[in-house]
Amino acid sequence: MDIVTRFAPSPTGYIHIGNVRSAIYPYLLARQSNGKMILRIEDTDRARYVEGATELIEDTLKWLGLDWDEGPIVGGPHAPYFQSERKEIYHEWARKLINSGRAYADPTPPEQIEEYRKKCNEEKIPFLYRNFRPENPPEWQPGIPLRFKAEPKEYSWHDEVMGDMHTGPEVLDDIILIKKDGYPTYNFAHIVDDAEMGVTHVMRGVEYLSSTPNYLALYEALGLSRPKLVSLPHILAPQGNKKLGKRDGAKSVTEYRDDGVLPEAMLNYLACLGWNDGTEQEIYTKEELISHFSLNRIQNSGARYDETKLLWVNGQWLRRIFDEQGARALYERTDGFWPETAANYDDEYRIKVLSIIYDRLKTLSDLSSMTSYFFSEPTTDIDMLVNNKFVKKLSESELEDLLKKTIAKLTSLQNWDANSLQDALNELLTETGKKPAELFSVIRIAISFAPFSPALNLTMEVLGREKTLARLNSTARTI
RNA sequence: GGUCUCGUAGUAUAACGGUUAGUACAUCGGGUUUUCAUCCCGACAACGCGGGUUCGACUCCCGCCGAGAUCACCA
Repeated sequence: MDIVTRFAPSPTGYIHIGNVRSAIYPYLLARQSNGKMILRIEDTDRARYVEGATELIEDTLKWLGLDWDEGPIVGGPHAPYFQSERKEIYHEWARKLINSGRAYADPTPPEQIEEYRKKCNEEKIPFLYRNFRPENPPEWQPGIPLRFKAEPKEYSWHDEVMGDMHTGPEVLDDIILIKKDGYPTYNFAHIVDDAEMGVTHVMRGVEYLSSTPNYLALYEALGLSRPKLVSLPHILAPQGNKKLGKRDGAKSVTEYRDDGVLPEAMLNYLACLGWNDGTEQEIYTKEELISHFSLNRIQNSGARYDETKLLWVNGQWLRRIFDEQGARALYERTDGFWPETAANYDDEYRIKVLSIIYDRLKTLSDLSSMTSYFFSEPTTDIDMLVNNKFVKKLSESELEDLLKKTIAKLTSLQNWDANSLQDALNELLTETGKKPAELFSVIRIAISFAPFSPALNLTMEVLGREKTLARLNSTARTI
């Protein structure tokens, strides 16, 4: 049997890190078996519908590299993939249930239902709608909700993550199938769609675990075989024990993209939050995730979201891309992250800058603040120089002397390359008798006026003879 | 309240009857000719509690405690 999975979000806003995992796992499972991944938009709640949310969802999935075989944009044999366009299909299935006596139109006004509920609460008995079924339900017609007629019985099933499950009859109730506006509820629509689309593995958050018996009853009444059920534990907010949601400030996935997180890192981190392959590997490519993934190693308790670790994974990926695919490959990811003044320089120069700074980056957005002095003249800040903890030890005349000697040495330097520069620096060290910390700090700050920078010789090499000397001279004059 | 789920260091996890309870992030300390970072080395730090079963339990069973989910014409 070929595996068919789906990601079925509601277009109610952006996808945040608390809920992408229910797209990642189905994707991995489908890809590792040459199966299919379906994207289905569950937009039956017109009140919560948000304009543009579908595009946001598609955008997020594409960025993460999670492509789908059927769904919006790509189409497929089970189109349409928007539930709002599948009304007729749900109604057809609903009529089957009516005909078999397993669904009834319910004209009971909401206030009445509320009263039943209140009464049960007061009497401290569980509220089950099936105890309040209307006596002579009318024929089903637009404007009247359609309810399932539940049969109280026990259910047992296997959840691929949670294990063997069992519930008593008290959890089965007459759930709404079709709302009065004619649209189906999630409870009904997803069952019909999954069946029509041939979904073999239903993967979703654990919050659906409690309603599973009702779904099982529906499969039964519709004569459908059960798909494999996979409950995914929640991702927890950094504080507290609640699942991570927008209220906890859960950022959208694409916000991380804009903050300079690589999709590889995001996918890697999220996939490994609540899943591991049993080895001690931390960094996985998408291909590795696909081949190593397995349902039975999904954790069955919630996992806390830890942005620090995400950033660490991102750092690993930044270096990995540079080291394995080359400077150019990493450079191609840096669009939009450079300081504005970098626009005046060519790719070649920017690649050089990237090559000496990349291992200091946590995210690509660090690029902007960490490289500005390569693209524009830094503001001369003598205080920064003299207050430096190493430079502080030098007298004013020593400082002046060091700068002069450095300028003289570098001016006479024949080849302006990293090795020659390092040799020159070493010579200066022995000639002046200063400690590296003292001499190098002076030079480093004089040419960058930045809190930190790459190795001195590399910085000077990239900056070039002209600029390096100009900055040294300018600093020397200002003292 | 009913039903269901979960419980190893601060965090994510490994170990599935026998280990000094492993790894990673974080934290702290040290090393690599400046800084920041990388990289390397080291330290701190955990089986929720109580009963069983067993020669032996983080691992199996029971109870308790703690945490969460769900009880919508939302998904």
